[in-house]
Amino acid sequence: MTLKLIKTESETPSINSILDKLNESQQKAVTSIEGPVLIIAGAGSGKTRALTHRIAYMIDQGIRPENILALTFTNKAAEEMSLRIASLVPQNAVTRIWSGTFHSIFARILRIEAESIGYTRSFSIYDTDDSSNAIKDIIRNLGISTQQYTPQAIRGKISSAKNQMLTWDKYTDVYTTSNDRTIADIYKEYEENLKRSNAMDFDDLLLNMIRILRNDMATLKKYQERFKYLLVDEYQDTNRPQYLVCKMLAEAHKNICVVGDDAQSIYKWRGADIKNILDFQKDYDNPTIIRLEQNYRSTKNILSAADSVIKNNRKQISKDLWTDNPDGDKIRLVECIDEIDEAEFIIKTINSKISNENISAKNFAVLYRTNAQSLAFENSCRKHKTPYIIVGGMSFYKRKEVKDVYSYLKFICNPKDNESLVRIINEPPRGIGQQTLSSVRSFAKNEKSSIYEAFQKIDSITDLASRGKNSIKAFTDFINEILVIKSKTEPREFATQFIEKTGLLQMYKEIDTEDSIDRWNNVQQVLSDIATFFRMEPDKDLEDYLQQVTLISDIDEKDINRDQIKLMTIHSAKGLEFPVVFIAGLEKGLFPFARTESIRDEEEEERRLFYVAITRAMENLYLTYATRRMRFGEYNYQNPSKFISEIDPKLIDMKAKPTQQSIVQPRSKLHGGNPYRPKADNYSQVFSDDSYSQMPENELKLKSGDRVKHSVFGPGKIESISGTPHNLQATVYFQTVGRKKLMLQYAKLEKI
DNA sequence: GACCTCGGATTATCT
DNA sequence: ATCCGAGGTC
Repeated sequence: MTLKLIKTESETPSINSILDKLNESQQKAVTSIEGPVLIIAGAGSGKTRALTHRIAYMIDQGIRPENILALTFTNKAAEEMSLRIASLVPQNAVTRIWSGTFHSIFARILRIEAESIGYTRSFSIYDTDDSSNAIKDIIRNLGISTQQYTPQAIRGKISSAKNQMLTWDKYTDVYTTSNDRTIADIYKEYEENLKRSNAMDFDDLLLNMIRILRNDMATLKKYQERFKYLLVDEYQDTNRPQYLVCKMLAEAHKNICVVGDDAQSIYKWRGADIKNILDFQKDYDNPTIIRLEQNYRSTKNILSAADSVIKNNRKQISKDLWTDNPDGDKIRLVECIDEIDEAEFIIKTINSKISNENISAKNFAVLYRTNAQSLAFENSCRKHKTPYIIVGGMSFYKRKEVKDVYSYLKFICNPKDNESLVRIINEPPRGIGQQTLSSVRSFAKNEKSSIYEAFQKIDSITDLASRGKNSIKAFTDFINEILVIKSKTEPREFATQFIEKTGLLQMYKEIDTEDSIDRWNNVQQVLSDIATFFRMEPDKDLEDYLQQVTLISDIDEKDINRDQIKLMTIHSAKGLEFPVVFIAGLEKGLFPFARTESIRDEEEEERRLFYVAITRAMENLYLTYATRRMRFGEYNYQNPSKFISEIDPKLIDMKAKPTQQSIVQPRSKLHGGNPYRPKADNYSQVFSDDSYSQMPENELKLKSGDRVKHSVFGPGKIESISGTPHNLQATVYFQTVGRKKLMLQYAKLEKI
């Protein structure tokens, strides 16, 4: 090893200069190629840099690119990685490296190996919606009311069972109520349903990968030999199936390098097990352990703030993250009236920095806890003509017409795909409605076949009106015609022709409302997206394209480097950095997210999430919260997040917003018992629909958490306050009568 | 079967 | 506020 290193350094100046730019630990991370390696990498410690340089170094050492498998967790991380590898390694090598998310790499392998587990290589991947729809149908067929069991909730339970590798027949061993027995039944049906549809859901991509590797030794050996060198990013976020695949693949050569930071583990809810990183030393003999503790990203103030927050977690590996960077500005904490005011403040602040301080838009990121929060920012950006991009939001793909186009394509690739078929069969209307479809469905279920297979035997379905039969025959004729075209047309050309023939575009054109013009445009956009894909990847087929679309959620991904501000959830922001970061919505109930407060482990995960958010910032960090926020069409009044108070007060600068004259709240008031009383400011007068300043003062003297007394119900505790400013309601928990929702105007609650 | 209206439930986070 | 399903009418 050492000899090799010296030789390389003298011969290839490029590697030499690359190593020169790295600190000692990073160099060690780059050059420790053989055997198990554990890299504990603090936030901003140049982890991606070390990983990518490591790959460049490996290739320089003569390791063949196709023997390298680099796995990441999210698409964002995968993309960042590929981009940076590309700048270090010759192009012909880059494309030979296997690098991507667990799901996309596994899907790629599964296409090759599909037949050995009873799938065809054209299997569909069901996204969350497809799964929920399939489950909804199952629930209906089992005659269970959808009230008690929402499809989405069940999908979640089944998914987490799968993440724990709990099969349907073992489900009731762990979960034992009668509800759970019903869930197990649905789970079973769901699995059969997927099988019949030649489809896998997201979790199956991981589980089936395990099946393939366990299936026979030859296959396992094949992939062990192909992937002689494994790199796993964000190892703290791997769940059980992901962990097992890594273990199996690394078994032969033990060349596995994992990188992680326990403080940034934020996917426990998806089955991630922090033990995987903590137990690495048990799993692999005598690993090289490297700690990256110098932070290159953030100012001292930002790093200290992050540190003061994460200190409140009990469970963690102790780490000494330090930086040579300057102190920098204090952290700005800003109170806003509502989500509109918050968005206006943030976007206006960004705009003024863009024009006055000459910082370009791409340097700004607005981070939030939930996707729903993006709307207000989007509106403000549009209003002020600020270029923006919502990263990772599914908005485009969730549109009906877009999903329909993909369903058409998915169906034609995999005619067994029931969910796609159901979506498109009557879109545009073909006279095949619920009635017709449900008799075919039950026929198909009896035959243990897919719906489309049942279409082939349409004449044997007795309880079907001839009108329905004729419509179905017309549809199968249409599909057969399309299948012929597919076999002799290039994918790109085929997609365009096919969608043209479906009549979707025609339908939108004929309707000719503003809405349908949008839809028409969106379909066109999908078609041009397809064209772009095949221009870039001429050797791939439609299945490859659809797989990519299903596993990547953002069509604007390619625009990520444009000069525009970034709006995203904190989960999406993981692994990224920005000069100026805004963390919005720091309110109780929102962040930390409701429900999690009472559960210590979950609260710790929320805190790690806040830690991740803070450490995205390089130079400036803004924290904002709103005193009321629209939810379910009603305002909710909340106190600031407890996380704010965990930041060392010395690091915080709480000022009024630029146009506000009078609010400078001392920190002590933030979490004290004083009722908070906001004042009107220019933002609210201009942008809020109802003027907050006119709110009768006395109604806000109460807030959630207060103990109150009611003339009839006696003492109680306010759980939440909601409603419109002129019609406020409090949800109060009384010892005598339990939970009551009262109108403050009339209830005459007395504070005690 | 298509279209309408009404009522209820719904909101984490990613693949 | 908005999306979805149920139930009614044409």
